[in-house]
Parts: sequence; C-alpha cells; structure tokens
Amino acid sequence: MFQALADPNRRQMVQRLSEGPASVSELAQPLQMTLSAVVQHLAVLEGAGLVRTQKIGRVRTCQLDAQALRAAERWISERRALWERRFDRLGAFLAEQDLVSKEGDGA
Amino acid sequence: MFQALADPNRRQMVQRLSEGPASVSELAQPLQMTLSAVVQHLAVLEGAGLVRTQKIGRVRTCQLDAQALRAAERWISERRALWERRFDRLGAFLAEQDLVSKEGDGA
DNA sequence: GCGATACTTAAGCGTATGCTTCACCAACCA
DNA sequence: TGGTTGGTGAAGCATACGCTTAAGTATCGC
Repeated sequence: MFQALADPNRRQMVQRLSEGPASVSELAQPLQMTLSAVVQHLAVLEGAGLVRTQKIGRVRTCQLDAQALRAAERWISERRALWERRFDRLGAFLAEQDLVSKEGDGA
Repeated sequence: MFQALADPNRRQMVQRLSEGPASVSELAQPLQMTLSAVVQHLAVLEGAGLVRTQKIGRVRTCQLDAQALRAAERWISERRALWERRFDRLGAFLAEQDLVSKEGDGA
C-alpha cells in the first residue's frame, strides 16, 4: 500500500480523487502519459485497496477508499506515537544531550 | 518518502527503530540479508529524512525522526479528510433533498 | 449500421531497485 | 601489535517497475 503511494503520478491521482470521483480519462488528463499507463497505475491503486472503481457503460468511475487511507495513516501514527512516547519517558533532556547536541559539528 | 516506506524490510527497520535507537548491526540482525544491504536501506531512510544517524567510534546509532513521519501522516490525513468531508456534504445534500421533497409533497 | 469514444490487454523495452560479493578502513581489545 | 568487530564503497546481477506501442472490445451518438 505504501508501495502504491510511492509513485508521484499515483499520488497525483489520489490527490485528484480526494477532490471527488473521476473517470479514467479525467484522471489521465493532467498526467503526461498514455491512457494505458494510467490504467496500469489505477490497477496498482485498486490492488492496494486505495481506490474503488465501477464501470457504467463504457466509463469507469473511480473513487478513493477512505478506509485504506486510514490504515496507512494508522501504521505511521502508531510507530510515531511509540517513538515519541519513548522519547518522553526517557526524558527529552538526556536524549538532547546524548544524541542531538553533536549535530552542530557533524552536520 | 513514501518510496522509502514502500519496502517491507525498511518498514521493519522503522518498526524496530520505533521501539528505540539501534546500531546498524542491531537493525541487520532480524533481517535475512547482508550488512551491506542494510546500510543501503538505511541510506534510503536517511535520505527520506525518516531516520537520523550518528557515528560514535565505529558504531553508527540510528533513530527515527518523528517529524518526517508526521509529514507523511499529514499528507494522507489531509487527502482523506478532504474526501470524507465531501462525502459528508453529499450526505447532507441528499438528506436535505429528501427533506425538501417530503415538505414539497407533504404540505 | 458506422464512426468515434472509452477503455482493455499484451508485448516489449529501458531504467531503477534490492541484493550480493569483495576489498577496504577504522576502532576496539587482548 | 595483531586479530576481530563494525561499518563503508564499488561493482555486478537479477528482477521489478513505469512506460510505450499496437491491436482489440464494448458502448454511445448520429
């Protein structure tokens, strides 16, 4: 799923879809590539569960699946929270002293 | 940055680091690959700003950068919120339509 | 029916990614 | 001092990825 979000074009597609549903060619329009390529990207997004699509007539309409986005968000959030909580428990002061203060000369 | 999180091994490293700082070989231990490969993954994570490292003696110590995680989290969160808000508006709109139509024929 | 539209599928191709090996340097320590 | 530990860097290789072209299918509008 992070794999699916890794590509800039796919993120742009997600961005577009966050503003509302769109057809495949609408998604393709701002992207400088073939419809074929867009469909392939779409397949990745759909495979990751980030996007759901449905075909009516000859038009495939796509929309975001908020639940999948929430799952990705949660994964990051949990790890961050874990790390930040740990940071707090140990005391920011010690950590500052020990790990951050030497950044001045190294970086 | 999503690119960096796309790889399962790198996510495992992030997972490990969320539990506390670790040296390169500590990170490598649970992973079935060469130290060399781990260093390369580490470079990707560091390049994405997800991890900061510092070398003391011959040991490189790694820790998560919560801020970068927060950035990724925010990107997802914003898109999800946008989409969900739209969803709500649609719900409200439909509800309103429903209400109006009932008022229309009821009164 | 017939051309245009909106995809769909398969094949191929160049490049990026993930990994290994090998050689190497810099601490640490007995 | 010399061996071991911890990490670095470059080269090479197999596979995955992103994209294109080309050919095909199903629908829509006239």
